[in-house]
Amino acid sequence: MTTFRSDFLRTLHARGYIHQCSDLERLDAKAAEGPITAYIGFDATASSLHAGHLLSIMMLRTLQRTGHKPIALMGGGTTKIGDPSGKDEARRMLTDAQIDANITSIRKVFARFLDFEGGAILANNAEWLDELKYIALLREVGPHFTINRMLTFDSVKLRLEREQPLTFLEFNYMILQAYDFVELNKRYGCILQMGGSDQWGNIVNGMELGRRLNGSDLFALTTPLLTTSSGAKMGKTAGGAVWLDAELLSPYEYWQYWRNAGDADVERFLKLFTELPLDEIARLATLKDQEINFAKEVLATEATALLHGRAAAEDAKATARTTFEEGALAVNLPTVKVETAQLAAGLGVANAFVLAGLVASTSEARRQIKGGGLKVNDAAVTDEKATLTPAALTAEGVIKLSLGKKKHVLLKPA
RNA sequence: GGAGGGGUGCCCGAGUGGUUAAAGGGGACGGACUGUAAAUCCGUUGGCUCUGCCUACGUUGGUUCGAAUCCAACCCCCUCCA
Repeated sequence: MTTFRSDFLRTLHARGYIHQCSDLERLDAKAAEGPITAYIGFDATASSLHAGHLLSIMMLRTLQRTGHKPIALMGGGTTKIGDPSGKDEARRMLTDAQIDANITSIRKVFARFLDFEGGAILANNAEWLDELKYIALLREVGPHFTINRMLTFDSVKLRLEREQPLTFLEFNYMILQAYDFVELNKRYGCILQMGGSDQWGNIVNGMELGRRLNGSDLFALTTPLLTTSSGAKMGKTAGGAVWLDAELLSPYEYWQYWRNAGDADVERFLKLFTELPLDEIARLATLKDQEINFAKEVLATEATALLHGRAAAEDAKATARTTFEEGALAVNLPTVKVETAQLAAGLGVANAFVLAGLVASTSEARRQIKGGGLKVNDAAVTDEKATLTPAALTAEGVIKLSLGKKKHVLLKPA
């Protein structure tokens, strides 16, 4: 089936978001008839979402833009359990306070992508999960799950096959996630749960629980598990995760992440992570060799604009241009402050790079110096004992530290 | 509760008394080549006040000139039996 009546599914399909759906045809019919409500659940295990979540977020955004109602469900309750999917070990337990803090922080990201004034909903499953009575839950939900079946789900099966322990705590995760779907259906008339393909089993459980409990007609829709063409999971990079929070990853660094996409990923990423019209993407996709760099720039700028705003995206682009194309010093590069006194006294190069956050330790700095990986004001550091003094300040009043060709930080006396 | 197997660096995994900060692989980072790509090749991959010192092979103690390697107790995991 390739022709859709609803804008929603037509868009998702055309841009490559759809992996599996429980019933595309009927879902399409529903979405064509009128607004539907759909949700995606997000863990609250870290203080920010990262690029790996972006696909889901974009899907909710598309949902709203095509006239429907998105619910971003924060897993305030389920995070206390820990999803065993795809992991060999149980997550460490987070305290309630940590989870709450994470949720508060994550909420800000959603505000960038969804219009809460315009009907989008931010829910937290702690609202209902925290209140559950054990016996009551067992009696209501328990009869609808057979252990036989639960053991066949990948999240469980893989653990057992690999002879890794699966605790009873984690074993309950799928039940609670299923319960969420039913609860959201009851509260908001939500009929569709979306998520990554690894969530398929969990989502289907929710559908079935809804049908058995209330005869609800629910749907499941998953996105492909996104990896880069080189096989790495999305959202990981040198320094760690590609955070969607400017405090953790500056707009410039975020821009760089997209700018460094592999050739083979550009078209796919443009479709998934920007809102450029498909014909324009098709045009960009014909660019080859050096010219494809232009497409990467567009990708980076558009993706950054969605998250951090157009102005920040343009700034990032300008900074990248002066840095990489002109080889000049761009004042907007990430900046770290040094105490004037410290600089006046002479700051060891190794320590300076640690301070700038470019290397993790002075030992690593020393190693990088041996390998020719560190530069001060674009000149390779050759003496690991060298010190930086105010004499190293450029006309702009900063010292430019570089690790490799791509990572630059300005040291600024303050 | 009984019998056996196992816990090693970011991950996997070798090592069963000394030259072991610990083979090999993966990943990651850096260099060369390029297009801020991919592939390939090379190097690096515990920390520090770095020709030396400190910390490290589940935990704690012991044997020894010397232990990841031997002994004891404890903790955790797996398999079989009860």
